[in-house]
This record gives sequence, structure tokens and C-alpha cells, in this order.
Amino acid sequence: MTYSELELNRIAKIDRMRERGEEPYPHRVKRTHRIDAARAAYEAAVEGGAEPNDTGVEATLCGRLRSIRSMGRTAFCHIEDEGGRIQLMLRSNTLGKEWLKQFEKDYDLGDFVEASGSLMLTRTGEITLLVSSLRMISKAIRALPSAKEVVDEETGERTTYSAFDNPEARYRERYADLAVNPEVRDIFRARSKVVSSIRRTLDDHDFLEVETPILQPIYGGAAARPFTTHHNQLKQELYLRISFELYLKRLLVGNLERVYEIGRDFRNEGVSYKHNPEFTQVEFYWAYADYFDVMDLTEEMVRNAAMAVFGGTTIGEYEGKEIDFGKWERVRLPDAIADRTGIDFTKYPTQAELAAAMKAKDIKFDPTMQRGKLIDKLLSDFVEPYLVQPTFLYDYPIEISPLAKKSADDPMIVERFEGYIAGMELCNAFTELNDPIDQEARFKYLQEMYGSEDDEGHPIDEDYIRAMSYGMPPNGGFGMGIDRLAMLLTNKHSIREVLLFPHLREEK
RNA sequence: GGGUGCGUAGCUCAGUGGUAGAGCAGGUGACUUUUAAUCACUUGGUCGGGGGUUCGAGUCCCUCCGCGCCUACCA
Repeated sequence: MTYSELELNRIAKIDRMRERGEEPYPHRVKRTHRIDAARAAYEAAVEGGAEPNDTGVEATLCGRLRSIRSMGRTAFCHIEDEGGRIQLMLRSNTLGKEWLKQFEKDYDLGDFVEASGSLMLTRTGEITLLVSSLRMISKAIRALPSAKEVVDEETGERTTYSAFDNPEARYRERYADLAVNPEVRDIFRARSKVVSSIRRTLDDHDFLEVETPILQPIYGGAAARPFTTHHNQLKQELYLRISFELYLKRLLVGNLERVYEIGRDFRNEGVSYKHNPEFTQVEFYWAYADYFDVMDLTEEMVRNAAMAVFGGTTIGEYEGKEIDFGKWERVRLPDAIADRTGIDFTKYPTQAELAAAMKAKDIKFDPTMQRGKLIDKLLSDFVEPYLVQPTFLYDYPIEISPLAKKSADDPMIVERFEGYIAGMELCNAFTELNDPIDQEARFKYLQEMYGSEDDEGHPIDEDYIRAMSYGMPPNGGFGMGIDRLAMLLTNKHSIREVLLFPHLREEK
């Protein structure tokens, strides 16, 4: 580690402090109040008749120094903890002229301090800790990347000058981003509310939270390329999971009727504003339910998450558009595509027929695409971008849905739905295929269609078929990208904004 | 993968071929109720890396690295 002049300067301060017997990194501190609690204590004392200019309420606060204004015999600072910010007043007549001089020399923005004193009101009307003693509890060597901020006491509005907003620097040094940008901390508080709300909703419906392998000898449950890894002692090739699906459904065979998992999936594919190589999913499987039951529960889950974030209403704003997370449209996929393109794919049961219909409409496509891919293209190009308000599309073509149960009415259609908001796919669910013979046939079809070298080709999970052969109850299953829901509920256009440490290329 | 924009002090940015700048942060000093405190003085640079054109390159060209945006891919 090489230090800049500024850093060497601060290291010299550490030496200076130790020389006069002050430890800049003490082992233990004593905090009596978080800053919001101190403010509340002040208000309570004033309400109880205390003199506002000097309540006599004693408090010891800890936090980071965020501003220092030194006036010679008096200095004002702000410190910040998770409960907010409060001003400190340091006076030479209580702390000593020499002490204040040393404070000015050795304390910097970003240092953590412990300050004891009593709560009072300054001449300008700001609640302030009049400090009787203050010490360093952790010296910062690097300067925080933010300069100055003003907080309007009335509105709480914060104006930042030369804000730390370079995205690359913010993601690489997320700790500094969080330390300096309170709205970034709020994003992750909101995200945490989303996750706990989802967990609460499922728990309330008697779902059991479980954990299944991340390192898997055979990957499956989604169409994605996996990351590979290797177990040294076992000399075994392993994959990082691309979904939880096949393991969770094995649990239904084991008579666990309602299971869910919240965790990380890994997909070795391109990154974009809505794709990160690792991302957080929730999946649940629900015995004796079908995809319409799952739709109802999805609505409840998303509604609860929105209420947890917004605090009461389900109405949010995303990219300037008002979105009601409590109100869903339900449209059959064939109808949605027909409305937008004039093509009802159910009338074209083969690739050749559908391709001809698309050609007749001047729709460009790769002629090697299978029928399922063509339908997926129609969905992606003509329907998905327009699904701004929450919408379930249901009844999907069988070719792109190997784990979903066929419709009783049409063997080319499966009981599957996807949920869309703001033109973005949010979740995917089906009445799960539980017929082991059909399942094996579907896997074989995929293998023949794509072959094992193709990215789409997947190894057949024989054990999964074996499990299903013991009998799997009819069930509805569901998967949702939590990062995307967090994006929608925090009005962020990039998945990186809702990941604490998004994947970046190696720093050179 | 393709297109495009960006990369200059700790942070935010200016600088379109002629001596590398500003504000804030940092340093020295003044100042006993300030809040972007103020005032005076002041330190700080591999201009992302490498190569080229030129008398001369932060600036023009090539290349590499990183990031953003668009696009493509994505059961």
C-alpha cells in the first residue's frame, strides 16, 4: 500500500495522538443514544418543561464526523450514525484552549468519534450536543469521497456539492458510496424489506423455507449456461446452480407440501441492466395448487412487498410512470401476441407454418429458429416492451416449457404464466409437470432438438425422473427475480444499483 | 458480440495543438453560536496504459484496459 500525501498526513496524526497517550482505535466505546434517540430525548425533555436552550439531558453519541467548522475558541461539527445527523458544539472554555487546538489539528472528516455532553439548542435553533468530552474511536486515513453537504432542517432536504456519483467508483468502493450517499443506504433498506416481506408472505401461507445445493453435479431447471467448478479431493466436476427447481420439486415427492427457497442463482451469460452473473431468486412449490392459485399468491406477494417498501399503498413510480403493484391484468399469451401482430400461433402448429405467417407480416427472424423460439421472439419484440402495468401472460407453447404441465384442452399449450412489469420479465410459474413418463420424453425432445454441445442442450437429470417416479403430487411452482422486483420498487433502471457488490471486471 | 460516449488532483469538473486549471477536501495562520462558516497564504498531477503524427500532444491517429448508454444474446 502506498499512501498519498493526504494519507501520510493523517498517519502522522495517529502517531501524534499516540505520543500524547490517546489511542485512535480504542477497544470499547460507550454509546447511550443513537442520534435519533437523542433527538427524541431532547424533544421529550422540552415537552416535560425543560429549558430548550439547555435541557440538561446527558448523552454519549458515536458516529462519523461529517462536517467541521472551527471558529477559534468554538468549533461546530456534525456527526452521523444510522439514526441521522446531529451537531456538536465544542467550546474552549469547557474543553480547554489547548485541547481544541489539538482537535482542529488531528481530527478529520470521516473519523469516528465518541462525544459526551448535554443536549441544547443553539442560537440558530439547531438541536446540538454541547460537548463535555470527545475522543477518537476510529481514525480514517483516507478522505471520504464527498465534499460538502447542506441539510435543510425544515424539509430534511439534502443538497450535496460535488457528490460521489461516478458509477464505476461507487460500485468498486461500495463502502464509500454507502458511507457518503444516504439514498444508497435507503435502496438496500428497501431491498431488505422486499426480501423479508416475501419470506413473511410465504411463511404466513405455511410454506417451509429450505436450502438446496448450490454445487450440483447436474444443473437444470432453466435454460442457461452454468459456471463450472471442481472438487479437488473428490475429483468431481461441479456446476453452480442455475435454478432451484429440480431440487425443490424432489421435496414434494418427499411429502413436504409447501417449500420455498430464497437464494443465489448463477448464470454464465451476458450482463445487462437487468442481468448480473449471480442474482437472487425466490422459488416456491405448492402441492395441490395450480397455476391460477400461484397467480393469486404472486399478486399477494408483490402487493405485500410494495406495501412494505412504500408503507401502505401499492402505487409506485418507475421511470416516470405510475405503477400499481396491487393490480394485475391477466391475458392469454396467444391473445396478447395476436393482438399485437395479428398472428395466432395456436393456428400454426409447425415451425414452417408459423415462419410463413411471420414472413407474410414482414417480421424478420433467423430461419433456423424452432417454433418455440419464434413464439418467444414474437413475445419479446411485440408484447413484452408494452407490458408496463403488472400483467400476467399465461398459456405458453410447450416447446419452450419442458417442466410445465400440458393444458388439458390443447397438447401444444402448457399451463404456464410469466409476470411482467415495466416491460421486464419478473416471474415465471407453472402447473408443474408431474408425469414422469412425459417428463422423460420432454427431456429427450430437448436433447434431440439441441444436442449436448449446444448452449441450450442440458444433461438429463435421471435422478429427478427417478424421484418423480415415486409419485409427485400435482403442484404449482413459481420463481421470481428479487433483484428485479427491488429495481421496480426502488425506481432504479440498473440491477447494479440494487446489488451491494455487482460484478465488475477486474480492476487494473 | 456490435455500435457509441467517457476516463484530467482525494471528490465534482473545466481545459480542441503552444508554460496543466477551478471549487471543495488537505496544510499554515486569524476568528468564542457556526451550518457550503468566513478571510489570507499554500501543498497536491504517470491528464487510464502503450505506441504513433508533430518543432511541440491532456487535445490528433492507432491499440489495449475500465466504466456508462444503446443493441444483440438470454426455456
